[in-house]
Amino acid sequence: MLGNRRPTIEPKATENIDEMIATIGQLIDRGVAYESDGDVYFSVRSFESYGKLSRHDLDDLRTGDRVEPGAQKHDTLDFALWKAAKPGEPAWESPWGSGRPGWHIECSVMAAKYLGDDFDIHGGGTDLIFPHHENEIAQSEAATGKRFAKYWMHNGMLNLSGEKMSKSTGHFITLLESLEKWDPMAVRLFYLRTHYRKPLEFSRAALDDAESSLGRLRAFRRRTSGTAGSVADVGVLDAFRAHMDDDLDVAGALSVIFEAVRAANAKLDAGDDADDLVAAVNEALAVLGLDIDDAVADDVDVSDLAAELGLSVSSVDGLVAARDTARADRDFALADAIREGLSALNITIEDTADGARWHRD
RNA sequence: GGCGACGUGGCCGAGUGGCUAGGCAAGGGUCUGCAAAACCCUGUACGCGGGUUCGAAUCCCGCCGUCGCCUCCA
Repeated sequence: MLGNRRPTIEPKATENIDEMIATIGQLIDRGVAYESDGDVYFSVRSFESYGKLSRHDLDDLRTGDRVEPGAQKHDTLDFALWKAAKPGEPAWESPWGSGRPGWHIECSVMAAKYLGDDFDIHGGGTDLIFPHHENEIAQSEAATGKRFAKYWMHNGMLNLSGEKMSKSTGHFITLLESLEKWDPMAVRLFYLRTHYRKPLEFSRAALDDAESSLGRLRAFRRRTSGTAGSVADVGVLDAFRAHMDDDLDVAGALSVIFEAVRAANAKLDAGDDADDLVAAVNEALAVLGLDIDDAVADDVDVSDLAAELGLSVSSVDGLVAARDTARADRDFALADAIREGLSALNITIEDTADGARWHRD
């Protein structure tokens, strides 16, 4: 419904245990990891640039503040690559005995397997910068000797009425629920219009706002749907692309779209041709995955309304046509009755120079 | 306590040394039989206090607030 594409690959940790064991073995061979009583730990201080991503200084970290450090560690900063099995837990056989992989190793191993030792972009929430991403870098780069990810893109947290959405406190709304309440494309626009790195406040008012804003785009699409394909305005597209290339400034890119919409509307109002602007807007919206075409289904039952008005038509189009006739006859009482009746069925009529147009709200 | 991110007009949100995005809402106007849609106009904002500068929302210092992280959770 949101128009998101599926990932090409959705690897599972449990299907990559062998690769993880191999990588852990490699780290031990290189002397940056050690086995201790069935566990295997990564020696953080052996990795020179540790803390670079999260800008942490090792000596500032107050480890063990909240949890007693495990006795098997040589250094409290060290993190687990492999944990000895505990009774009742799923476990796999390894050179260090039965156990399970540590949290971070799965990401390093699967990323390397499917993307290569050195890839372009690694994403994730800001809450994962430390320690997870920091540890991924350490173990990956120590194992391969190559730079892990070229760019890190961390998205901000999603808040609900001032508090972080949290499953454990029941303080959250599911995506599915939001899609029931609002136009899916309005939900998409809501997420799109805030820069990915910033925290985002989920609120009824903000979603309503996005929905109104989307209405402007939908109305524009309705108005220009008959426009034949033509060459897109280069200035608009260049400006749009410049924002997208600037650390994915989607909000800025959206402003380019809205400016083009206003310019195109003004031209159309003046009776001028705006095909190039329309084409540019359409192309930009497609890039953002904003599908603003109205549902075409004309499945609204208008028989009761038609009977009430004494009209022998059976479709919305028929009623709209009857209204046009009434208006031509200056029978505004009937015309308005038709419009109000349709409005009660969530259908809005827009009169244009080329005749009336209607859409479902 | 430490580290980091964020704090922009009524609201939401880009930007980031001079040229005042965009959206929503509001008020006024044009158009319309009335509406809807559209267009035009109006509102001069950057948490607080210092400092640098001809000039700061934008740089520096110090605060305050919100959120995140500081676990062998994923």
